[in-house]
Amino acid sequence: MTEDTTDSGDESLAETFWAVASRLRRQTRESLAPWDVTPSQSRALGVLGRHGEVRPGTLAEHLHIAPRSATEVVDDLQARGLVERRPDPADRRATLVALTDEGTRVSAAIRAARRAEADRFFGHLPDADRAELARILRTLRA
Amino acid sequence: MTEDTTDSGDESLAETFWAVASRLRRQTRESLAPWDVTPSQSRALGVLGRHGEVRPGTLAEHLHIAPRSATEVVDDLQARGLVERRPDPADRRATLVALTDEGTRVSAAIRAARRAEADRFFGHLPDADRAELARILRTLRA
DNA sequence: CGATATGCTGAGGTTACCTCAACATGAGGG
DNA sequence: CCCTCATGTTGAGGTAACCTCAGCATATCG
Repeated sequence: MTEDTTDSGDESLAETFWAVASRLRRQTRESLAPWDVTPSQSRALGVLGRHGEVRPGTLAEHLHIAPRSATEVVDDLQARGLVERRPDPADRRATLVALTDEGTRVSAAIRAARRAEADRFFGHLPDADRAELARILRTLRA
Repeated sequence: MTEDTTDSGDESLAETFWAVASRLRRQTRESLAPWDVTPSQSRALGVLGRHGEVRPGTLAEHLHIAPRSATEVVDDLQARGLVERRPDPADRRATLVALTDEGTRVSAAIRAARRAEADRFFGHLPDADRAELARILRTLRA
């Protein structure tokens, strides 16, 4: 009881949205548990899986975070043996971050888990609803 | 370029969802700026505005956070003079948290700003789409 | 009345970010 | 060739918003 019944009208759309977001976030976190990586690490693994070796600065751009913060994520992944740093042959100031063999495996596994998780989450919806949702969200993303 | 174009299919729904979420979060933060309160403080002010004086523990329930964390939010709001603590006459272990006069003003102002902001965000959608979105999100909230 | 439960908060930790400044290297102009 | 300025990364230190665990005061109940 004392359900957060919100008030009314316009506010509730935003609230419903955030309720869904928090459910999705929780589920994502759970689906990541088997690999013991944080969400932010998994995002970085995703970028590395898609782009191959990149410089920390580039990684930061893809993740929409400051370069310094990318350094941090890379530190963590390196400590877990999932990525390695090597000098960039093209620019001696720079470093390249690349997946290790294990990093590649984990990255692929997470990618698959993520997809399964999205199916579980959105898959309950009828096809038409899923399409509608996608369409409406795309207009809001602008 | 090198737009985060994601991959494809199922994943993109979740990604689109998060893109929308981040836009909404940013806009919310901006709309809060005039009062110099953090998002979590504004959520607490919202609960206090709706419920009148409550104990920290109750506040924590409404915010879905640990009781200890509610203490912290209350500390911050108190430091800004927006709430005050008084002893709960019904239980001498407990404290009641209540809006000050200024807290009441700020809470109301934020509530109004929030509504305006939701209008700005979701208001672009045709009525039918807004209804569809609400309906679909409600089924996902389960 | 004593055991146990409840309410709050101090101490200290975590995650995921941030800025600012230092340091090395690259690149262009004179 | 050297000097200046830009660029890439990282150390140092900070913030918000959470968390758990332990301690203390008070309540409740057998």
